[in-house]
Amino acid sequence: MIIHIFPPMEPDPDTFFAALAHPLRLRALLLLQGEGELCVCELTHALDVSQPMISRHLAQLRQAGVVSDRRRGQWVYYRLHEHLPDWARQVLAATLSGVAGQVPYADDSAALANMPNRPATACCA
Amino acid sequence: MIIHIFPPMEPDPDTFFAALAHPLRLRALLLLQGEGELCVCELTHALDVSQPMISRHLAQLRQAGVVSDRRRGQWVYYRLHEHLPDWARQVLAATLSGVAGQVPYADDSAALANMPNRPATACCA
DNA sequence: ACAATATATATGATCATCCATATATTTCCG
DNA sequence: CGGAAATATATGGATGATCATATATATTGT
Repeated sequence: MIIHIFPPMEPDPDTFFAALAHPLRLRALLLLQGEGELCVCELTHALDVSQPMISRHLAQLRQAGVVSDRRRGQWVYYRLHEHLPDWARQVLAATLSGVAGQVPYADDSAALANMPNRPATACCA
Repeated sequence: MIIHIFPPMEPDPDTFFAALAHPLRLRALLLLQGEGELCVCELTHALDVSQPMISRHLAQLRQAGVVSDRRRGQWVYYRLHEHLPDWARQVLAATLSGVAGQVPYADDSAALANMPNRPATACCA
């Protein structure tokens, strides 16, 4: 009898690239790659989409094993998954360094930086 | 008046990752990354799919600007597009080095190596 | 004519989005 | 303290769009 507590499954290449293949998900992942950790409301603001919409795509990324989440009071923070294989991290790093200055990625970072009432992460995590 | 002869358009990140997001296209691209140049019949054999199917996916990759083709007599050879940006090449290189030993990618390379009557590319290109 | 490759069409499957709603957590106030 | 309101996040269902495959047909080169 095999008990699956929780396989820390890392995504296979198909799953990983399917996760990157949506414009909104790619924008979110490149933000996470640059910022480390962001909550849903920050992503909603930076990407300028409805909260249910980003929540759905984050759920897809979570199910794909690309991101992990942690609850901190009323906020849920997302980050790149700890078990993401090295080649996948290299893919994201190469992409970010290649396109960081272009639209819409640069604007996303700017919108995040300009967000008012941003929940503090650095001070009390 | 703007004349578009043929913009050597390089794929934007969305287009590029959408191209990688299909299992068959990813397998084909990783083969091309490793082999340099392959004709349709070689890809058909290595990936074990019907010719119309691989042809259709190659057409998508061509339209996306990820591969280019050249006709050589009765064969059409595909390769990674010359104008593919550097970050995109890094993405493919990182992926290949990360997954080359796994299924189905290792089997694809083996099937290609075992292909009989393979049209010569090195000698007469 | 034959072999290699490409495209057109049809069909079943999957996906993205929207709206409404559900759950969880904190704050405010009596 | 206790309960309602507010904020943050997640999900279910419906719908329209897109995609993958198969079959058939066309085109190109020897």
